[in-house]
Amino acid sequence: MTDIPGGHASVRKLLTAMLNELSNSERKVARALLAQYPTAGLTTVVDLATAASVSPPTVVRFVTRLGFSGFPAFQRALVHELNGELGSPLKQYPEKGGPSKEGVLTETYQAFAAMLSASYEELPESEFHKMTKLLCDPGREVRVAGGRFSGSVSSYLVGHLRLLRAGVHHVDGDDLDRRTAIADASSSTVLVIYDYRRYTDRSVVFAEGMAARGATVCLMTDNWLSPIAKFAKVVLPMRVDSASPFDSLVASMALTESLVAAVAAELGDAGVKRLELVEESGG
Amino acid sequence: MTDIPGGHASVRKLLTAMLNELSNSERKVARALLAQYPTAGLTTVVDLATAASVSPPTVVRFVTRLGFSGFPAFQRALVHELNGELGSPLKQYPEKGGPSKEGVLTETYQAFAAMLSASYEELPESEFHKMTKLLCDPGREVRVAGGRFSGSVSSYLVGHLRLLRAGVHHVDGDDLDRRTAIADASSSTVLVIYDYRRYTDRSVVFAEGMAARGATVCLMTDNWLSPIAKFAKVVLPMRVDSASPFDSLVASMALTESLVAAVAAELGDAGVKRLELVEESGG
DNA sequence: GCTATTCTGAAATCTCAGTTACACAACGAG
DNA sequence: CTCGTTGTGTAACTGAGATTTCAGAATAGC
Repeated sequence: MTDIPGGHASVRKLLTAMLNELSNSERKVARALLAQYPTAGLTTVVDLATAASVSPPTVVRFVTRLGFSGFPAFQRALVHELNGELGSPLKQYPEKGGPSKEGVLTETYQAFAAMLSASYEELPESEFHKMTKLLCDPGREVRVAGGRFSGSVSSYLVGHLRLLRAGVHHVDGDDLDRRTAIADASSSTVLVIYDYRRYTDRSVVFAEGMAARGATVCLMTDNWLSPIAKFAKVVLPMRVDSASPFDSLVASMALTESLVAAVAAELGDAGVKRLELVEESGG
Repeated sequence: MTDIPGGHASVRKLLTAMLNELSNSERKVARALLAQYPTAGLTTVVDLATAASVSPPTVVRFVTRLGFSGFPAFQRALVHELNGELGSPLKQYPEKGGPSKEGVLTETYQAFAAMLSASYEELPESEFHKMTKLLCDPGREVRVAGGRFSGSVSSYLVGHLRLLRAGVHHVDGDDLDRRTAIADASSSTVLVIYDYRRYTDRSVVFAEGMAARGATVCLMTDNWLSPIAKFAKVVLPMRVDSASPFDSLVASMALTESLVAAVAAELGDAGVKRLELVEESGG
């Protein structure tokens, strides 16, 4: 089989590699192909052209530019590749352990992978479960707060939790907001607070205030532990080391999603029911 | 598509079910097909006939006996089926022998690791660089927008970018906000829009409006590509498959941080200087 | 702002894959 | 042994789909 030009093992790789050497319309074809890979390329030229919103000749030019003698040859390459991949279904991921080229992308990816691995490794599972239980308790009010950057993650948590249960609110950075939150808190309140270095006094003061009112404080923080850990009931540390000048909240984001998944699983039907209710009333 | 007869979801099942109702030569075809499923059926009638050591008409008679209107219809069914199986790559993992009562934590962690690896593997590096260049251009105004959930990530991007360069603003979901953003847009505007399934019309309309004003549209989306891809200059797809009922934005978050890292590296001293300036004036 | 180059799609063309028709071969029944 | 039925391949046909051509559109360069 000399169908595959340049000895490339993967058409997908070939696609991404040549993406910037293609014309605009040809790039559209590449994207359409990558969006539904590889099935989009297994039908006809017309179908692929339609999916990419271009004309059939563009598709033909596209495959020839990739180095194939024509569309049929291109299809044979796809099928050939499919043969290899389907043979070992799990091969797709562990392959070479990720991207291969140098650059920011690779660097950051590797940092993320290592960070995630280490974070989950070190995470005390018992704490995670405690937190899940707290978030699932319908008798408790949940308040969530974050800092300048971690606020994005905390609001993300709220966005999901609200769909699964009642009584979830975000406490913004606003001073008045925070003071009213403290005033409204009681022993049935759960505070989830995201605090990563550099730790801000404001967050500490706020958490302290909530704890003083009897609230159960759950802390999402980094390895070095925010001072809030002193009076937190649950502490979930994640790594934030990064290749860039900024700390990374990818692990925090991941843990947040893990929490949501755990809550969803724990609530089961009840959660699903509420979710459907919210969705359909929204239109 | 009414290509699949009898409501069978799987052609493979159909094959094994009808094996003994076929003639000798037809059974050969079925065997050849099962031996290399489904790729043997994705080429041509002649190829399949050759592989099965029968004549082309026998292959045609074979597929019609299965209930298909012809060979093309049969192929469409195969492709359709392939779409479903390959569509959710993470579905393959839960079958990892034994009950997956392993725990939510490890389950989600594995999903994240796989998702990240695949996402970065598939990411076109050239697109990433194009986007970096755009974000580093001091002559351009940057606008960032997101959806209900992705809004958290988009605001996260803004939080970082603002520290590195001027002219970066978030466009909220508010209608008036978006309309003014469109009015203010020009050919020197860069729009970074986060749009993950399920894609909202509002985001498409907004992006379209910005594009019409000459803005350069950069799209952060999932594998299935938001319709915005049609008129986007740069498209960065990331996987969103998750173990929970919700899609995951961990990969999106990671890519966002990669972008920030790339921009920081590209800007170099200029970025650092601005960063220090912002920090110290803040107190 | 103009020219040169590249890009792109509509229409015409041509090739070949899928299909059909028919004749021969195999097998079983009487 | 002969007839009828079923299965199978050869060869001719048909139409769908891949390809080529060419003119208009977009883009880059000066």
